[in-house]
Amino acid sequence: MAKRASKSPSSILEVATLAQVSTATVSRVLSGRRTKDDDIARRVRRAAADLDYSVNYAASALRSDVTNTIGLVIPSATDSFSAGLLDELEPTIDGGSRQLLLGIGADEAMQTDRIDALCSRKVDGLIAVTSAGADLSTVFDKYADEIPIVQVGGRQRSFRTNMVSIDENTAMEAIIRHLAGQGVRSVAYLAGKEVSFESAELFAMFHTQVRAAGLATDSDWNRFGDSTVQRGFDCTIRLFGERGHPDAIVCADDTIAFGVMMALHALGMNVPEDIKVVGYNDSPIAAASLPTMTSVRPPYHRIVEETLRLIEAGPGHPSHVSLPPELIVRASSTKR
Amino acid sequence: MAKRASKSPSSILEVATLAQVSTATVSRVLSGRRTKDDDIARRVRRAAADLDYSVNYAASALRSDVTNTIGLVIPSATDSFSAGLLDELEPTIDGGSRQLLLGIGADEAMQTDRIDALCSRKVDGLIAVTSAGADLSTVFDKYADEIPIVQVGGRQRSFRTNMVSIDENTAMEAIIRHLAGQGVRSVAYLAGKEVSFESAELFAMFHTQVRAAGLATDSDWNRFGDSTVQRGFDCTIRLFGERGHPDAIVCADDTIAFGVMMALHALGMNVPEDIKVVGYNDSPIAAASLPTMTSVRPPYHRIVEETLRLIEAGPGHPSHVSLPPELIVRASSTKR
DNA sequence: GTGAAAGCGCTAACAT
DNA sequence: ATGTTAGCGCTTTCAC
Repeated sequence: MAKRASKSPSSILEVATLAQVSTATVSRVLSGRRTKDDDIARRVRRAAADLDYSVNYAASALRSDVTNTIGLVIPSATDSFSAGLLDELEPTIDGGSRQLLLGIGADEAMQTDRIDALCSRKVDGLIAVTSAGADLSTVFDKYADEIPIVQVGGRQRSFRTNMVSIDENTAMEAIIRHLAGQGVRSVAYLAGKEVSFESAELFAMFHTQVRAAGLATDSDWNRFGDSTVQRGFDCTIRLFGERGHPDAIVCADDTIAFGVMMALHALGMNVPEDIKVVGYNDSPIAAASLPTMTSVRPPYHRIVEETLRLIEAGPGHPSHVSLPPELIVRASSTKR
Repeated sequence: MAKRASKSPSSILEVATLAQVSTATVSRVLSGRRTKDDDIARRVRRAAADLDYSVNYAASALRSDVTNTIGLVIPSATDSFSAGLLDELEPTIDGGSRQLLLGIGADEAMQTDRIDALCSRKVDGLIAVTSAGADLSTVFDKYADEIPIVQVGGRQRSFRTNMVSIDENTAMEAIIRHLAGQGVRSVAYLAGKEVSFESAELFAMFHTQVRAAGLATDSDWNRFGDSTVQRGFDCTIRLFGERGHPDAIVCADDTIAFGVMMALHALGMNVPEDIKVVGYNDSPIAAASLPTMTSVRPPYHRIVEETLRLIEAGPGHPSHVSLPPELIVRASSTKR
């Protein structure tokens, strides 16, 4: 590349000259490492503003080993959780002078690759949303005592990194309690993928909460499967071919719930009058469905808050934070 | 922050020592600025691999003014176009040694702020998806001759920057031609927001294409409005209270088309047998609806290709590329 | 084609 | 508290 075409940006030396102080003082004032707000400080700030000065991050990073960047790795931008997190995270990070470096990796190999790339850039902190089934403990451990790492959601694999996750148990409790409050007596659960540990765990929580609330369920109603519209549709059609049916269907994902609602419509059942439906993840289709769908929303704001707190804390003090999600009550589960 | 806890990463000097050459040669070999692949080159690469060496980007950037980063500004990660672009862009950029710096700004002020931040980081190129109604020409012009800037989609405001956009006319032509091929004789159009220039333009294209294909339409059928499910639903209900109805409904957005399909279902009409429906944007709901929805998909791959090509070209040669989108034909518009 | 050496802009260490 | 100075790791002249 040719040298910057127009005027090169002003350097700290020019600011120092204009403010009649040393470059060290300018650095100290502008980075807030100097306490007082006296005449000198004002002169420096004034000069910096006049010259439209902004630090050269490359030089700053080279000297101080602080890059003012945070790395984020996600499985895909179209993943609704990652997108929600991103929208909440970016403004919070960028409020200061930090910037977000993004890496996208659909599987374990790609995610590992991206984490290597981000760490070789010496990001000040790394946030990772692991893709389904990926085990990043090896690469996490590799950098764990150099930079703070926070895994958001998923299953914890490395015990040398921080973890911010969603308290699914509280979510399930909120769902069941809400349904009981709406007069529901019996409830079915359409779980996620059979092989997944998380699905099994959620399924167990469902049973616990149903029992605790004094509701009924039936093992024939509850099935594992893919998180697709088709699967929700098929399961529902099958459900209504059997002897009895529940007052409510709880689904492990909004897409399943969506298929459920389409099937109920086809069967001539009204939601929520005849049967109530609850989804999970609060994806865009939850608000776009007809009727609008009750769903569980990850507490993005608190997730970001905790994640950044753990990054400030620096490497070496791994801790685990579990946050209760928010139940977004909409038309599909409300008695009228 | 304390000095790196563990072993500090190896420097170019160590590589040079091990390979028994000067640091200059190492730099040249590793950056590909040296032609031959002789013994020296091999020795250097070998030494670099052995020491697990990777360049210090801060030092490299400080010296050469090349940061190996690309800045991207989008209105929101939950915007389906931005997410689709991101998923296609990241692997392409990251294939080399470049990294993606992301900025999110919902409105003109925020986007301007993010662009300033990215440019003060001296990104090697800037890609922007402007939020609806935002005019970024001022900030674009400010940096236009320092770094290459590419605006993706939206309305062109600055004539000093590159533009990669979607050829909506071709899209409309493809839709109408497809419908005509499915035996459709008359067609309605549910347009986007009334105030928008883009909506008006698309509406005009619709009329042109309908006429060219020898199809019929009716001014009472065609309405402007919000891109929401409710709006599609309401417009459809109203449509069928009138004297005649079309064989097909084309919508300016998938969410509108979705509402249309729900209304048709409620009216006892079958899609696609009785009436065909086409959406726009190929958002997740298009593939998730029942029947699956024919929609228009932005050509992400080509968009990224052209965008990066324009960035390689450097600043100062603004050009405009218009790319034909892809019509994704699904069940909602296919005769059976 | 290769090596020696300068220096990018900044901050940390040290001296005052 | 402020100034002086060295040097972070790299790329790029410049000389050979």
